[in-house]
Amino acid sequence: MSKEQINLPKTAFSMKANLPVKEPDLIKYWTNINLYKQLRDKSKGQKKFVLHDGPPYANGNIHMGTALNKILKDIVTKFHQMSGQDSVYVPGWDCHGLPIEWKIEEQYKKNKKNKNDVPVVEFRKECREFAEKWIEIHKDQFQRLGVIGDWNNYYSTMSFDAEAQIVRELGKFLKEGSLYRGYKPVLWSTVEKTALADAEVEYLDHTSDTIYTSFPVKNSKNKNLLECEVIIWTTTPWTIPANKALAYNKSLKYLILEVTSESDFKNKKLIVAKDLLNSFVDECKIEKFQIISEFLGNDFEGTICSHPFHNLGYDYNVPMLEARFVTTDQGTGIVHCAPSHGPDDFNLCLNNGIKALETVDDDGKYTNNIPLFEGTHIFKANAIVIEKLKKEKKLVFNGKLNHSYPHSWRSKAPLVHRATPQWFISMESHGLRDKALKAINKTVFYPEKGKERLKSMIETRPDWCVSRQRVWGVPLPIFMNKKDGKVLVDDEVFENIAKIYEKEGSDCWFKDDAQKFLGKKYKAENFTKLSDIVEVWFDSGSTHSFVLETRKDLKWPASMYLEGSDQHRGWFHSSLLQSCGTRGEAPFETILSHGFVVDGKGLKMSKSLGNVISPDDILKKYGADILRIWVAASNYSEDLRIDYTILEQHADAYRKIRNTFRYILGNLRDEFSENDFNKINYDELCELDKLMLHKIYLLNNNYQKNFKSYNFHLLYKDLLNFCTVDLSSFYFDIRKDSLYCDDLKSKRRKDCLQILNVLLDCLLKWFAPILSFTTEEIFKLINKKLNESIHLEKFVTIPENWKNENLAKKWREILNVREIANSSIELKRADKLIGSSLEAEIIIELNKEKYDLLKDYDFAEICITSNAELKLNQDIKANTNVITKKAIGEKCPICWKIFEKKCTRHNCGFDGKKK
RNA sequence: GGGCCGGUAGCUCAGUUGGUUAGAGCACACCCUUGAUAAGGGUGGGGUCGAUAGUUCGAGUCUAUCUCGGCCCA
Repeated sequence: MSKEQINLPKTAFSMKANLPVKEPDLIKYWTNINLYKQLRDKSKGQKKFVLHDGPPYANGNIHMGTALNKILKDIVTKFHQMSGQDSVYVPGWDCHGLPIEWKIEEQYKKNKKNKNDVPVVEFRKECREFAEKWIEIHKDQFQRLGVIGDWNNYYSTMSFDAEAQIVRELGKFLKEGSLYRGYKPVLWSTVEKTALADAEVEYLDHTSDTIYTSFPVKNSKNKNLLECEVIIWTTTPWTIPANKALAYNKSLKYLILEVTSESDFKNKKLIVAKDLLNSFVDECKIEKFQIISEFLGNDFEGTICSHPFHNLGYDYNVPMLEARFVTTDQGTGIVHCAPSHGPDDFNLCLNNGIKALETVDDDGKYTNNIPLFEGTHIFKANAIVIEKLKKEKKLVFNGKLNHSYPHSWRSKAPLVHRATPQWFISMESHGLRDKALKAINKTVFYPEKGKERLKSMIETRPDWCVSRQRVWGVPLPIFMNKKDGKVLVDDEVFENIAKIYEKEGSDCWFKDDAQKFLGKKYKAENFTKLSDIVEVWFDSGSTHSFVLETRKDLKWPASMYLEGSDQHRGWFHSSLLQSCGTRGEAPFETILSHGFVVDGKGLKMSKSLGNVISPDDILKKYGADILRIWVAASNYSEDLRIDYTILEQHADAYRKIRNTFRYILGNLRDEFSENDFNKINYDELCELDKLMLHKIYLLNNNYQKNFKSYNFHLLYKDLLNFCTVDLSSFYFDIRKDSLYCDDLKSKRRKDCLQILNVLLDCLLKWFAPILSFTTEEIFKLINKKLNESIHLEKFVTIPENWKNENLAKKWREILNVREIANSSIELKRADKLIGSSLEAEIIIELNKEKYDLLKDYDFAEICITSNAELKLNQDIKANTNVITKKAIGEKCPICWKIFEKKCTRHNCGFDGKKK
């Protein structure tokens, strides 16, 4: 018999995907048909869904984390678009900041160029060009992932309008009064008279003066501590005049010891950590002493000391504060804190309401905030401090220490931490913390745990330092009155600056005369123009104002911010504060945060471990759709594992999905006819087809539910299981017989084709947000119209009447019989009695209840056997029993069933008895 | 070091308010098929739920400690 008598599937849809080759062509297609514009035109007037892009830094190739983020954004955007909204995605880039400055300086180093010889504007131009270059590269890399967005009209934090708006936003804080001038320690070179960034610091050996000095306890809840002196150790004696507090560790053990040998401290009681007692008495040469008592750091709570220079006018309180950074590595277990001269000191003091002061000027000389020492250079002060301590009988010991110490990479001069004037946004003065916390409560978080995370950070964070002493950024638009040091707050001036930036960018701040910005109202000679720039988190925290508010195609607040969980301290945080400070509300309605990409074992990717996989590796080997499956299938609320075995697994799943489509397309001969689901004559369908419609109904319900809660991994698993379990191994397997062997006019076959049409329609749309490329490939195959795209389609609506629980319940029984039959067939197969299930005939014994329920079903069709007989048998143990026999007769050359007499199908008129 | 989050078959994930022998798909093994064919079908093996201790009649689920990992901070 020839194969022409049967209807075998035929399709142009290849089994082999070849995604790395095909996908770039589809991207070109989307560009050519201007898909983004079509999407906007088509959904004009629909409710907007705005996923506001958190701008990646325009520097370096993308990694797995970026790819994950962009794909997730694209999936979310496409879901909302297909559910009937105008889902707008405008990508953006973060451009200012230190990393780019470094890159340019590195190039200078290579070319033996000195940054200081280059005009600021020239330097900034190079930074701008560097960022521009990376934006172009990123654009290609992101589009390669299948991300649809407004790539031609992206936003960047360095565009002129962005720079202008950032000035306006800062103006709001200045006007309100919550932006204030304070002090914060930075690494400072007194030789170059400049602040240095971490990357500009070299650690070299340096010999420092060391001192052990005492702070007498002035007051304490713990009576034992009265009359004692707390001992500290430091390698920077010159910071003692700037001391404001002492730090202890609440979980360390401390001792009170009484010195009995001859010295300034004879008969005095000293306090040091128990673990450091030996090193302390050895180094300080305390020969005789007695231990009075031992206590836990906790007992320091509320203790106040007096300054060793108390009698010289330093008569303020020195509180003891609890700090985790206090260890027993060195010193005495109590650390002297000068908030103006150390980051730990600064943070601890700030959290306890002690602000840093300007203690040292640009040249390294004490200011008038430091009594007795004003005008003295700090590097000459150690000897004076030591002498005065000795005189005050507060010096236990002084010595030298050779240790690694920060130096300037240029001048090699030792650096100091020095409090410099900085600009802060107050968390309290205008209720910013409160507003932010309230806004968090109104925000919906996916996953929910993000809410607590952000909240606890906002609750405890100190004031926001928004100034930086760098050049690649938006200049702080601040003028200070030379007479009284007051900040100029005038809307007209801010607006004037903004208008100028809109026209020519912010470079002019560094080269043009101050009068240009002040306008006619003020005289430049009366004001000092600041040269600080704005911290980059303020830039990106302001994107909502220069992107969401400004663009007509967007809306404020955004429907969603979607970033990695590190952004709770980053962009979610800064955007929230910026927006609450200026608008009193969050710039987002929902926040979706995702975990980090780790290797197959759950370890973070690093060059040294050699477990790094780049998106490019995956695109070359598998294609973007496999990467997109990985994103969809992973639970993003935790860390996402990836390695080649995991990808291989997803590639296998992809093949299964692809073959599901191929089966449908082949049987439809690539002829898709769009159905109006409501016009399908449901009542005329057989139960098997109705069951499939019921399953489609259920799946669609779950799909909608999981999409609305952003549980993509559950949604994807449902789809994959549907393809594998319900289609491939069940419906498709059973219906092969009808599709291949039934007359083309047969109702059963035509109904099946209708179901296949429905399935193709549903599956294409369900999968489109995830398998953006493959669904488009299929859509182009079956859709003859030009310039169309699956991504312009909407999700299917499933008629309510497809739901049929009674039918499903009955078919659960049928499937149960099918399973038992399969087990029975398998036994005979193992005995080599039969091969294919069509070589079997089965006898199904049922109890009364089951028999009555199932007696009218054709189990030969359902179990794909040549014959099936139902028998009532009340004596069987279980309610169902299946007996498998080898079917007797001849195999019909067309339908391959075995008949004793005659194949009953009219187009298969084979008399089994004839040869 | 601190805060937060997490650890269920080789892999990706389910597992309701604590309640039968802990589930699914993939992968694996064996078999069948050769009319979805670098495809398709069937059957089967596989988990002391990170560890320990506790609460309870009963713990993957609750509590404590530890351990491993991640993010943030220091």
